[in-house]
Amino acid sequence: MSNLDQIAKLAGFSKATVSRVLNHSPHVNPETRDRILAIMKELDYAPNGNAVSLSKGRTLQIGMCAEGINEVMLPFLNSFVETASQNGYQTIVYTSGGDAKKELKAFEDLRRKRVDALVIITCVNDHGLIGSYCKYGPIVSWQRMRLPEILSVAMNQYDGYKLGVEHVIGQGYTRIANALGRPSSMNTLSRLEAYEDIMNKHSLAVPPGWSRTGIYSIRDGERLVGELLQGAKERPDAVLCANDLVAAGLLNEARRQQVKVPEELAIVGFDNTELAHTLGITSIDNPIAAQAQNAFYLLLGKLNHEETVQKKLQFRLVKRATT
Amino acid sequence: MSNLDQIAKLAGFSKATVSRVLNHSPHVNPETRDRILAIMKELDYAPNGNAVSLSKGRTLQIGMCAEGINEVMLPFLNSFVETASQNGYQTIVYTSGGDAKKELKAFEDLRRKRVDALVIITCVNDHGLIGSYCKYGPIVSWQRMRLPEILSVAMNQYDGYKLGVEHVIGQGYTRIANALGRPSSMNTLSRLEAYEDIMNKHSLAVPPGWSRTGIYSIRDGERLVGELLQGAKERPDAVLCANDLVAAGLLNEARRQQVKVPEELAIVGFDNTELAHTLGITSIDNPIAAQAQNAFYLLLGKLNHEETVQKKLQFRLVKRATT
DNA sequence: TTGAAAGCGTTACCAA
DNA sequence: TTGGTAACGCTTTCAA
Repeated sequence: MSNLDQIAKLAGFSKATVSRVLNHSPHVNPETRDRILAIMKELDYAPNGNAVSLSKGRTLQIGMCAEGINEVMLPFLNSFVETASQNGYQTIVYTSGGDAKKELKAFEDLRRKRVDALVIITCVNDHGLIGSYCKYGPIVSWQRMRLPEILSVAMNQYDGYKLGVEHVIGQGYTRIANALGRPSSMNTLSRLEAYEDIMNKHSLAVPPGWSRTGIYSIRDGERLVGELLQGAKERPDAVLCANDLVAAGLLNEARRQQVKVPEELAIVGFDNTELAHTLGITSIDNPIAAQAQNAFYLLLGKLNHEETVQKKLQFRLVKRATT
Repeated sequence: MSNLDQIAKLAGFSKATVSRVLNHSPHVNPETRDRILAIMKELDYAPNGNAVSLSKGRTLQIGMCAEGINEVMLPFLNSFVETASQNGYQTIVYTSGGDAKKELKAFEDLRRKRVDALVIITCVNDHGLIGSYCKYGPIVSWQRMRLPEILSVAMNQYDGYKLGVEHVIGQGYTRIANALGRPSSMNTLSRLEAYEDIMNKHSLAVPPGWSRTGIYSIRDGERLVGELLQGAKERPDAVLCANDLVAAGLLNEARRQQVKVPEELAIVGFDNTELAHTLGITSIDNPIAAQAQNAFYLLLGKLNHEETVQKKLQFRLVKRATT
């Protein structure tokens, strides 16, 4: 492997000049440039990325922290990676599997300057601890955080959930249950708040057993059918789901058990993923890819000490066959 | 931010000794170590990752190259990231959106020593060009390549597809069509070969119009229904799909058009993803997560100049409601 | 337009 | 067990 020194010697110029060529400095004689470029090509030269990063003090790498990547996050990941790449940044994926210690690797890598910034999709560590890493570099989050230092690009779920609750009520359903995600996450709290507000507004009952939390996956959705529809008497006639995966599981298992959807049970998903489209599930459209872009540009702005204008985004309900 | 020099000065030792503490060298006096560790803690010291990488000549980063991440690749990505992380490696995701120039970024980063190795999920560049990057570091591929230098951890699709064809024939279907992926990929060729071999063995007809290629997504699958079932007379009674997404689209649209599955049309997916399970699609189980592990350990072996033992893997057909 | 030299923050070899 | 010092490969002043 050749390096700057060799190129410089062979070309008969100094390392400084070679470096200028590399960085497209205008203060280089065109002939000099050509000569140096020719020698670079001849020696199959490529600048060492680590040396550049060390010298410049920036890696052009951004870490992405998540428990694990699932279908719901996929548009976020793809959109973020794509946007970052367009701006010269690479994305490093850190998954923790829910292990707090492993998750800290991402934050430690920010501290060690392996990455210039961090985007959190989900995180399991204490928010206070996470916040203490803000001094090492910009951090933004998709998951909403309880920290003023860490901005979230997620939208206030209150508005989205409200759309869902009002929709099923408008369709004539009255016994509305919730399949929610992480028990004490802000998303869950906002959704619950929206639910209770709208239900109260319509003077509808809010039985405590009808708001389940900790429900994330297709399997969870499947299991839910048994749990929710147990009591033959007072059972819900509509379920709002944490995401489309849950809705898909619920729909599938309900059909298996001969529960008619949407006649006996309405199902509303969240995020409006491809899955919802395929299965014909009514879902609340969550502009995830756009949120990922917002996340990247927020980070880029902080890295470059510029103001960032966030794209304004909106929820939208897409009615399909399950309501 | 503090650095080695400051720690050394404050502790009253040399940089060399501080470095030894950092790297858990046994040749350090316990008292010295404690003193140095205490000062590190006090100054909130963390070694600079770039400096370490530059000095060691290794980044402990592996690049992952793909057009874009979809549901089918998800288990591969998650498993690879997880396995890499367990071994101290980070994963950088490079997506190209099918743009050959952008895809080269991943390979250029191998050349620039930003990553120590590369795993290809899919790649669109000419295989010859890709092969020329092998001299810069280990490369393995999921997608099978036409290059002896780049090993593939994918399994020979012949065996898997054969399972599918034999299964539908065993179920009594005789007019069997294919929805295949990338036209000239080795996967597609192997599958076609298996298809033709088994069909011939059973003396079944192989109409040319029944082997479509370039079919990848849910939408593609949906579109396929119209195309395949057009001719009211000689239409297929079974379709083997490129993956579960296609199968899902096909199933969904078939039902919409009142085509009875599996009575009038059998559908077989590929990969046996969660989606196949949810929708009850018969699918060929492809141990993707295990292939990702094989990929990582293959790379690790090459990086450490050790022999690697690959896990032996097998396809398996999972019968569900679509056949 | 060019060059010399001092960083950037480690590691690793050779002595002591 | 410790220290001195030369790598690692590039960028960035400051002068010329």
